[in-house]
Amino acid sequence: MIISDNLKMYVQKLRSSNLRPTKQRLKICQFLFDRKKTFHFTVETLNKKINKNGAIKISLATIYNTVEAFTSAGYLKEILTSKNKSYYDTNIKSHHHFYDEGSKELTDIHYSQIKLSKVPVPPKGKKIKNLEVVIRIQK
Amino acid sequence: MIISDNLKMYVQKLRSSNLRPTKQRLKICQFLFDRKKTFHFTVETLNKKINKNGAIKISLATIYNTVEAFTSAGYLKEILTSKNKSYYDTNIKSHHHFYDEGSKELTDIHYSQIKLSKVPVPPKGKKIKNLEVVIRIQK
DNA sequence: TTTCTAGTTTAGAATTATTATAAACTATAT
DNA sequence: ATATAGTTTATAATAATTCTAAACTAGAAA
Repeated sequence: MIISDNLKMYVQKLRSSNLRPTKQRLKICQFLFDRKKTFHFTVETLNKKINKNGAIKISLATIYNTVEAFTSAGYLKEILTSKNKSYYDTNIKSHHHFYDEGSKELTDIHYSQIKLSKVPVPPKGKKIKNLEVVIRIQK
Repeated sequence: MIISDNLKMYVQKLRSSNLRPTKQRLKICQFLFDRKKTFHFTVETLNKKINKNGAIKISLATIYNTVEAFTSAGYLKEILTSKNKSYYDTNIKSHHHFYDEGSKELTDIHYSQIKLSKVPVPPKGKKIKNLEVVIRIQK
Protein backbone atom coordinates (compact mmCIF):
# COMPACT_ATOMS: atom_id res chain seq x y z
CA MET A 1 0.00 0.00 0.00
CA ILE A 2 2.84 2.38 0.87
CA ILE A 3 4.15 3.99 -2.29
CA SER A 4 7.51 5.44 -1.37
CA ASP A 5 9.37 7.40 1.20
CA ASN A 6 7.80 10.81 0.95
CA LEU A 7 9.15 11.89 4.32
CA LYS A 8 10.90 15.01 3.11
CA MET A 9 7.74 16.12 1.37
CA TYR A 10 5.73 15.69 4.57
CA VAL A 11 8.33 17.59 6.57
CA GLN A 12 7.94 20.53 4.23
CA LYS A 13 4.19 20.24 4.14
CA LEU A 14 3.99 20.29 7.93
CA ARG A 15 6.45 23.17 8.26
CA SER A 16 4.47 25.20 5.75
CA SER A 17 1.46 24.88 8.07
CA ASN A 18 3.45 25.75 11.20
CA LEU A 19 3.28 22.19 12.41
CA ARG A 20 6.52 20.73 13.69
CA PRO A 21 7.43 17.53 11.89
CA THR A 22 7.40 15.24 14.90
CA LYS A 23 7.81 11.51 14.47
CA GLN A 24 4.17 10.99 15.45
CA ARG A 25 2.89 13.41 12.82
CA LEU A 26 5.16 11.96 10.18
CA LYS A 27 4.03 8.44 10.92
CA ILE A 28 0.41 9.52 10.65
CA CYS A 29 1.19 11.34 7.38
CA GLN A 30 2.71 8.20 5.97
CA PHE A 31 -0.23 6.11 7.02
CA LEU A 32 -2.76 8.55 5.60
CA PHE A 33 -1.09 9.82 2.46
CA ASP A 34 1.38 7.18 1.18
CA ARG A 35 -1.38 5.57 -0.86
CA LYS A 36 -2.73 5.41 -4.34
CA LYS A 37 -6.33 5.72 -3.25
CA THR A 38 -7.94 8.09 -0.81
CA PHE A 39 -10.07 6.67 1.99
CA HIS A 40 -12.45 7.40 4.86
CA PHE A 41 -11.75 6.82 8.52
CA THR A 42 -12.71 7.61 12.11
CA VAL A 43 -10.30 8.38 14.94
CA GLU A 44 -11.11 4.98 16.38
CA THR A 45 -10.09 3.05 13.27
CA LEU A 46 -7.06 5.25 12.66
CA ASN A 47 -5.87 4.64 16.22
CA LYS A 48 -6.26 0.88 15.88
CA LYS A 49 -4.39 0.66 12.59
CA ILE A 50 -1.63 3.08 13.53
CA ASN A 51 -0.91 1.26 16.75
CA LYS A 52 -1.33 -2.28 15.49
CA ASN A 53 2.28 -3.18 14.89
CA GLY A 54 4.21 0.05 14.91
CA ALA A 55 7.56 0.63 16.48
CA ILE A 56 6.35 3.74 18.24
CA LYS A 57 3.03 3.84 20.00
CA ILE A 58 1.03 7.02 19.45
CA SER A 59 -1.41 8.02 22.16
CA LEU A 60 -5.08 8.46 21.41
CA ALA A 61 -4.89 12.13 22.43
CA THR A 62 -2.22 12.70 19.81
CA ILE A 63 -4.32 10.98 17.18
CA TYR A 64 -7.16 13.39 18.02
CA ASN A 65 -4.84 16.40 18.04
CA THR A 66 -3.23 15.44 14.77
CA VAL A 67 -6.46 14.74 12.93
CA GLU A 68 -7.78 18.08 14.13
CA ALA A 69 -4.57 19.87 13.09
CA PHE A 70 -4.52 18.17 9.68
CA THR A 71 -8.17 19.08 9.12
CA SER A 72 -7.53 22.75 9.99
CA ALA A 73 -4.50 22.73 7.72
CA GLY A 74 -6.64 21.36 4.91
CA TYR A 75 -4.99 17.93 4.60
CA LEU A 76 -8.19 16.18 5.62
CA LYS A 77 -11.86 16.88 5.22
CA GLU A 78 -14.62 16.11 7.67
CA ILE A 79 -17.47 14.17 6.14
CA LEU A 80 -21.12 15.07 6.60
CA THR A 81 -23.08 12.24 8.19
CA SER A 82 -26.06 11.70 10.43
CA LYS A 83 -24.03 9.89 13.09
CA ASN A 84 -22.53 10.98 16.37
CA LYS A 85 -18.96 10.22 15.43
CA SER A 86 -16.60 12.16 13.19
CA TYR A 87 -15.67 10.74 9.82
CA TYR A 88 -12.71 12.01 7.84
CA ASP A 89 -11.72 11.76 4.22
CA THR A 90 -8.20 11.90 2.81
CA ASN A 91 -9.75 13.08 -0.43
CA ILE A 92 -9.88 16.83 0.01
CA LYS A 93 -10.94 17.56 -3.54
CA SER A 94 -14.52 18.62 -4.10
CA HIS A 95 -16.51 15.42 -4.39
CA HIS A 96 -19.68 13.72 -3.30
CA HIS A 97 -20.79 10.58 -1.47
CA PHE A 98 -23.10 7.64 -1.61
CA TYR A 99 -24.31 6.73 1.85
CA ASP A 100 -25.53 3.15 2.07
CA GLU A 101 -28.19 2.96 4.75
CA GLY A 102 -27.82 -0.79 5.05
CA SER A 103 -24.10 -1.16 5.50
CA LYS A 104 -23.67 2.44 6.74
CA GLU A 105 -20.77 2.85 4.36
CA LEU A 106 -19.69 5.92 2.46
CA THR A 107 -18.37 5.74 -1.09
CA ASP A 108 -16.88 8.57 -3.07
CA ILE A 109 -18.58 9.98 -6.11
CA HIS A 110 -16.27 11.90 -8.39
CA TYR A 111 -17.34 15.52 -8.75
CA SER A 112 -17.71 15.13 -12.50
CA GLN A 113 -20.43 12.52 -11.93
CA ILE A 114 -22.80 15.15 -10.61
CA LYS A 115 -23.76 18.37 -12.32
CA LEU A 116 -25.94 21.11 -10.96
CA SER A 117 -27.87 23.34 -13.30
CA LYS A 118 -29.34 25.55 -10.60
CA VAL A 119 -27.78 26.67 -7.33
CA PRO A 120 -29.29 29.20 -4.90
CA VAL A 121 -27.80 32.59 -4.13
CA PRO A 122 -26.16 32.49 -0.67
CA PRO A 123 -27.56 34.72 2.11
CA LYS A 124 -26.34 38.35 2.10
CA GLY A 125 -22.75 38.78 3.14
CA LYS A 126 -21.93 35.09 2.75
CA LYS A 127 -20.03 33.23 0.10
CA ILE A 128 -20.34 29.65 -1.02
CA LYS A 129 -17.30 27.74 0.19
CA ASN A 130 -18.23 24.38 -1.20
CA LEU A 131 -21.12 22.18 -2.12
CA GLU A 132 -21.56 18.54 -1.26
CA VAL A 133 -24.12 16.03 -2.37
CA VAL A 134 -24.97 12.96 -0.34
CA ILE A 135 -27.02 10.30 -2.09
CA ARG A 136 -28.65 7.86 0.29
CA ILE A 137 -28.96 4.42 -1.23
CA GLN A 138 -30.64 1.22 -0.11
CA LYS A 139 -31.57 -2.19 -1.50
CA MET B 1 -47.15 29.22 17.58
CA ILE B 2 -49.62 26.39 18.18
CA ILE B 3 -52.12 26.28 15.34
CA SER B 4 -54.96 24.19 16.66
CA ASP B 5 -55.83 21.05 18.49
CA ASN B 6 -54.72 18.37 16.11
CA LEU B 7 -54.74 15.72 18.79
CA LYS B 8 -57.05 13.32 16.97
CA MET B 9 -54.91 13.53 13.91
CA TYR B 10 -51.79 12.68 15.92
CA VAL B 11 -53.55 9.76 17.60
CA GLN B 12 -54.32 8.31 14.19
CA LYS B 13 -50.88 9.06 12.88
CA LEU B 14 -49.26 7.29 15.81
CA ARG B 15 -51.61 4.31 15.61
CA SER B 16 -50.90 3.93 11.92
CA SER B 17 -47.22 3.49 12.80
CA ASN B 18 -47.92 1.06 15.64
CA LEU B 19 -47.01 3.62 18.23
CA ARG B 20 -49.38 3.95 21.15
CA PRO B 21 -50.67 7.47 21.55
CA THR B 22 -49.33 8.11 25.03
CA LYS B 23 -49.59 11.52 26.59
CA GLN B 24 -45.82 11.97 26.26
CA ARG B 25 -45.84 11.21 22.55
CA LEU B 26 -48.84 13.43 21.94
CA LYS B 27 -47.25 16.31 23.78
CA ILE B 28 -44.11 15.94 21.70
CA CYS B 29 -46.22 15.74 18.53
CA GLN B 30 -47.93 18.98 19.43
CA PHE B 31 -44.67 20.70 20.16
CA LEU B 32 -43.07 19.51 16.94
CA PHE B 33 -45.90 19.64 14.45
CA ASP B 34 -48.46 22.25 15.58
CA ARG B 35 -46.60 24.94 13.70
CA LYS B 36 -46.69 26.86 10.48
CA LYS B 37 -42.97 26.51 9.87
CA THR B 38 -40.72 23.50 10.10
CA PHE B 39 -37.58 23.72 12.22
CA HIS B 40 -34.34 22.03 13.27
CA PHE B 41 -33.54 20.77 16.75
CA THR B 42 -31.35 18.54 18.88
CA VAL B 43 -32.53 16.26 21.68
CA GLU B 44 -30.98 18.69 24.14
CA THR B 45 -32.98 21.70 22.94
CA LEU B 46 -36.16 19.67 22.54
CA ASN B 47 -35.83 18.43 26.11
CA LYS B 48 -35.34 21.94 27.48
CA LYS B 49 -38.31 23.41 25.64
CA ILE B 50 -40.66 20.51 26.26
CA ASN B 51 -39.93 20.54 29.98
CA LYS B 52 -39.75 24.29 30.48
CA ASN B 53 -43.24 24.91 31.80
CA GLY B 54 -45.24 21.84 31.00
CA ALA B 55 -47.77 20.19 33.22
CA ILE B 56 -46.22 16.78 32.69
CA LYS B 57 -42.48 16.28 32.83
CA ILE B 58 -41.09 14.00 30.14
CA SER B 59 -37.87 12.16 30.92
CA LEU B 60 -34.82 12.56 28.74
CA ALA B 61 -34.88 8.85 27.90
CA THR B 62 -38.39 9.22 26.55
CA ILE B 63 -37.35 12.21 24.46
CA TYR B 64 -34.61 10.05 22.96
CA ASN B 65 -36.97 7.11 22.43
CA THR B 66 -39.62 9.27 20.85
CA VAL B 67 -37.30 11.13 18.50
CA GLU B 68 -35.89 7.79 17.40
CA ALA B 69 -39.37 6.31 16.93
CA PHE B 70 -40.60 9.37 15.01
CA THR B 71 -37.53 9.27 12.79
CA SER B 72 -38.06 5.58 11.99
CA ALA B 73 -41.73 6.27 11.32
CA GLY B 74 -40.73 9.04 8.93
CA TYR B 75 -42.12 11.99 10.91
CA LEU B 76 -38.65 13.45 11.35
CA LYS B 77 -35.49 13.48 9.33
CA GLU B 78 -31.95 13.35 10.62
CA ILE B 79 -29.76 16.13 9.26
CA LEU B 80 -26.30 15.59 7.80
CA THR B 81 -23.63 17.47 9.75
CA SER B 82 -19.99 17.22 10.68
CA LYS B 83 -20.68 17.37 14.41
CA ASN B 84 -20.92 14.73 17.09
CA LYS B 85 -24.51 15.44 17.99
CA SER B 86 -27.69 14.51 16.16
CA TYR B 87 -29.74 17.21 14.48
CA TYR B 88 -33.32 16.64 13.38
CA ASP B 89 -35.61 18.42 10.98
CA THR B 90 -39.40 18.52 11.12
CA ASN B 91 -39.30 19.16 7.39
CA ILE B 92 -39.31 15.66 5.94
CA LYS B 93 -39.81 16.77 2.35
CA SER B 94 -36.83 16.44 0.12
CA HIS B 95 -34.84 19.63 0.56
CA HIS B 96 -31.35 20.98 0.98
CA HIS B 97 -29.33 23.01 3.48
CA PHE B 98 -26.98 25.90 3.82
CA TYR B 99 -24.44 25.21 6.55
CA ASP B 100 -22.88 28.37 7.92
CA GLU B 101 -19.39 27.53 9.12
CA GLY B 102 -19.21 30.65 11.24
CA SER B 103 -22.44 30.43 13.20
CA LYS B 104 -22.74 26.65 12.66
CA GLU B 105 -26.35 27.14 11.70
CA LEU B 106 -28.37 25.21 9.18
CA THR B 107 -30.93 26.86 6.93
CA ASP B 108 -33.34 25.12 4.62
CA ILE B 109 -33.07 25.46 0.88
CA HIS B 110 -36.28 24.66 -0.92
CA TYR B 111 -36.10 21.70 -3.24
CA SER B 112 -36.89 23.84 -6.29
CA GLN B 113 -33.89 26.10 -5.63
CA ILE B 114 -31.47 23.39 -6.70
CA LYS B 115 -31.55 21.44 -9.91
CA LEU B 116 -29.29 18.60 -10.89
CA SER B 117 -28.58 17.91 -14.53
CA LYS B 118 -26.44 14.84 -13.91
CA VAL B 119 -26.74 12.19 -11.22
CA PRO B 120 -24.66 8.99 -11.01
CA VAL B 121 -26.07 5.50 -11.37
CA PRO B 122 -26.23 3.82 -7.95
CA PRO B 123 -24.11 0.70 -7.31
CA LYS B 124 -25.59 -2.60 -8.53
CA GLY B 125 -28.54 -3.83 -6.51
CA LYS B 126 -29.05 -0.48 -4.80
CA LYS B 127 -31.63 2.21 -5.32
CA ILE B 128 -31.42 5.91 -4.66
CA LYS B 129 -33.52 6.72 -1.63
CA ASN B 130 -32.87 10.42 -1.56
CA LEU B 131 -30.38 13.07 -2.44
CA GLU B 132 -29.31 15.96 -0.30
CA VAL B 133 -27.14 18.93 -1.04
CA VAL B 134 -25.29 20.79 1.68
CA ILE B 135 -23.81 24.14 0.70
CA ARG B 136 -21.16 25.35 3.11
CA ILE B 137 -21.13 29.12 3.36
CA GLN B 138 -18.83 31.60 5.10
CA LYS B 139 -18.17 35.35 5.22
C1' DT C 1 -65.98 -2.66 34.35
C1' DT C 2 -62.18 -5.31 35.80
C1' DT C 3 -58.14 -7.89 34.60
C1' DC C 4 -54.23 -8.94 32.02
C1' DT C 5 -50.35 -8.07 29.22
C1' DA C 6 -47.39 -6.08 26.05
C1' DG C 7 -45.80 -1.70 25.27
C1' DT C 8 -44.05 2.53 27.41
C1' DT C 9 -41.89 5.58 30.68
C1' DT C 10 -38.62 6.56 34.05
C1' DA C 11 -34.32 7.49 36.90
C1' DG C 12 -30.15 6.33 37.00
C1' DA C 13 -26.12 3.55 35.50
C1' DA C 14 -23.19 2.41 31.69
C1' DT C 15 -21.03 3.30 27.46
C1' DT C 16 -18.92 5.91 23.75
C1' DA C 17 -16.72 9.84 21.66
C1' DT C 18 -14.33 13.76 22.54
C1' DT C 19 -11.92 17.44 25.06
C1' DA C 20 -9.19 19.17 28.97
C1' DT C 21 -5.23 18.96 32.15
C1' DA C 22 -0.77 19.22 33.50
C1' DA C 23 3.58 16.94 33.67
C1' DA C 24 7.28 15.08 30.74
C1' DC C 25 9.48 15.43 26.48
C1' DT C 26 11.50 17.42 22.07
C1' DA C 27 12.36 20.35 17.89
C1' DT C 28 14.63 24.11 16.84
C1' DA C 29 16.23 28.96 17.37
C1' DT C 30 19.89 31.32 19.65
C1' DA D 1 24.87 23.50 24.51
C1' DT D 2 20.82 25.79 26.23
C1' DA D 3 16.41 27.74 26.52
C1' DT D 4 11.80 27.66 25.29
C1' DA D 5 7.72 27.14 22.91
C1' DG D 6 5.43 23.49 20.91
C1' DT D 7 4.14 18.60 21.40
C1' DT D 8 3.02 14.23 23.43
C1' DT D 9 1.18 11.54 26.94
C1' DA D 10 -1.76 9.22 30.51
C1' DT D 11 -5.45 10.22 32.76
C1' DA D 12 -9.49 12.83 34.24
C1' DA D 13 -13.50 15.27 32.84
C1' DT D 14 -17.31 16.14 29.96
C1' DA D 15 -20.96 15.37 26.60
C1' DA D 16 -24.12 12.64 23.98
C1' DT D 17 -26.33 8.57 23.80
C1' DT D 18 -27.81 3.92 25.04
C1' DC D 19 -28.93 0.46 28.44
C1' DT D 20 -31.40 -1.51 32.42
C1' DA D 21 -34.92 -3.00 35.06
C1' DA D 22 -38.66 -1.53 37.84
C1' DA D 23 -43.01 1.04 37.73
C1' DC D 24 -46.70 2.42 34.98
C1' DT D 25 -50.46 2.42 31.34
C1' DA D 26 -53.17 1.72 26.93
C1' DG D 27 -56.06 -1.18 25.14
C1' DA D 28 -57.58 -6.03 24.36
C1' DA D 29 -60.16 -9.66 26.38
C1' DA D 30 -63.00 -11.55 29.92
